[in-house]
Amino acid sequence: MSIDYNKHFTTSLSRFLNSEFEVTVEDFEFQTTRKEFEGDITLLVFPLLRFIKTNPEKLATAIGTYLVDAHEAVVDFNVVKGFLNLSLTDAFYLNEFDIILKQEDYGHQSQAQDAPTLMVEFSSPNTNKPLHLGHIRNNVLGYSVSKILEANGNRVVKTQIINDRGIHICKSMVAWKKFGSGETPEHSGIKGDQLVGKYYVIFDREYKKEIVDLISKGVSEENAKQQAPLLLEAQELLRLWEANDKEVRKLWETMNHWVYRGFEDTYMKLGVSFDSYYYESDTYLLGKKIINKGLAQGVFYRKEDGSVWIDLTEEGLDEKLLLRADGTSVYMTQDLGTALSRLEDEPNLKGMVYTVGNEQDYHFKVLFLILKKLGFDWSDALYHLSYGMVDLPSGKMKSREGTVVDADDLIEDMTVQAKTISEAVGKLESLSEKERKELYHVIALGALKYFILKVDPKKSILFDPEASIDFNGNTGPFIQYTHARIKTLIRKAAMKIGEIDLNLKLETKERELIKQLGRYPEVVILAGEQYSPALIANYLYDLVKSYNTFYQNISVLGIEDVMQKNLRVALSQKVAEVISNASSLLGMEVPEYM
RNA sequence: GGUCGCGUAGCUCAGCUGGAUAGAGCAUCUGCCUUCUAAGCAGACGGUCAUAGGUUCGAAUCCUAUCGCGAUCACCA
Repeated sequence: MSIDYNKHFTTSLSRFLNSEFEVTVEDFEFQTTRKEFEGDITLLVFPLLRFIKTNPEKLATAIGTYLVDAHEAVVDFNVVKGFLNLSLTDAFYLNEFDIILKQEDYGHQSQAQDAPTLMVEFSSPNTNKPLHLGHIRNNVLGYSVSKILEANGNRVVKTQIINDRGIHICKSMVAWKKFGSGETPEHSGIKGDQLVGKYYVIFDREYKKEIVDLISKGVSEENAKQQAPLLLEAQELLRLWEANDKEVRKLWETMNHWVYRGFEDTYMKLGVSFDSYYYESDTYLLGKKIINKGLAQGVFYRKEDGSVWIDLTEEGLDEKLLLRADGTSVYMTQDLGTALSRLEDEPNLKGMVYTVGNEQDYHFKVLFLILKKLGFDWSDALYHLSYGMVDLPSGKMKSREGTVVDADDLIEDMTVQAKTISEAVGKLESLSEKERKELYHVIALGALKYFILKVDPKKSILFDPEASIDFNGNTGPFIQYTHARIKTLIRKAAMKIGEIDLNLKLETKERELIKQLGRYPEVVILAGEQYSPALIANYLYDLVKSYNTFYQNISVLGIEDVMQKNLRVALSQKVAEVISNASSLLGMEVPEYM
């Protein structure tokens, strides 16, 4: 439902039903009338039959007759089965539009100091290889959800936990030491994350060679995998790292910093940013405090070997290890600790959103359950923003098999594509070289982000590198294009928008646009409740489609009547504003020219 | 095997938490640039909503079972 029709009709409807049928109803179900039928809104009378035993058509007719008589906004009605279709006056919609026009920002950009704080975690990469398309989905999703939550009146802290420690980075370190001959990003001009990723791949290649070699010498495959000298070396590095070996730490730090520089570069190109960072090397020992607390509360228990567990079998889950017998922590312990330290950092923390792929559904189910059992009252406000994988036509992306779509490459490809198309269309002669370059980037990212965000987060996405991402139809550039077109129109109109004349006659398409515009605030709320940028994207598409129909069929600048023109320019202006606002919630920029 | 998720047009996806004859884009075909930007608009073609039951005035939507695909069930993160 768009405009709040309940607000307008409930009182008189209740009064009517009360006097005629002696029943009280406080909520009526309205929906927009389908376009095959006459009318603007439809009242469903079926739900009323529970209270009033009568024929639905009779009841609908009675209500319709009453409303036409009693309400000046209702001009006509027709009844199809239990559907009461009401036709409303132009004045009603003009008045609604007048209200919409006077709302500066729909009231949801307010960032009060005492607004509830939410942390949204996303990206959270490993530091041994560059970002790929899967990370792009994660980043774009997390960033968009942050914006949507902000639009709903929350203070949002965008954060990530960087997986900077572990055997994976040690593998890159070993390979770099052995085969790198001192190569650095500065010398070779390779981006830091790409460079470290290169050595990770080299490690894998050389490791496999060693295995083959060992097997040819009669070692069993299983043993070969475990005894390959390179792996042993990597494990030794990890041990030294944990023992705080100075030299190992130094190399580790150097290589990680190469990676961070590379990541920052990619984030900047992607247009995402963070407010805080957590590093696993800092947090991996956290969680012991929680363990003690849980043991004291009797939520956890200790086995004979000293390891600590929680029994979740009553909840239909398994027993879960929380602390190894040697006292070291596991993934879950870390996450518990991180959650706690975030609460310390943000005393007003009201909730956390974890943007993590759906292969970790179980992990988060357990994590949230444990926090709840430990008695944290904010644990109900934890949300796992679980999303599906990005698949290729050939199947899953696998970094070891080289079938990943590299984030930097993809952005670059998209930009080239945007340039090619723009040049073919040839409307940008008036722009400078610099402006054009920026525009190609904006279009490329619009295409990419919209492509990802328009689908429901929990569904997996199919990306076909051959077909690439479209620039026509239900796409980001389609939306950007419409925005640019409106902006040009308004520039040409060169007029100040005045008061709306409430006595105008509305074209169907104008009326349609007003209804669409009225829906926006509700869509933002829903998107926030459901953590779903897809709802914004789909709304945007519908709005833009409606506008294009309007634009192609109705002249804005050609109309002579001044008030009529005023209305059409105002409508265009408002649509552009909503497009811009909604796009920003997707992290998508909309250009002035295109 | 247990648990979770998904299955809608040839392909990619919507479907407003149960409403009317299930909608878009891509692809294919037909029209529309001497009038506000054709990355657009108007139209045609395309469906057993995986299958079978159930709930009710009414089911793509809720329940059950079956089939298919995926994830997960680590002292990895």
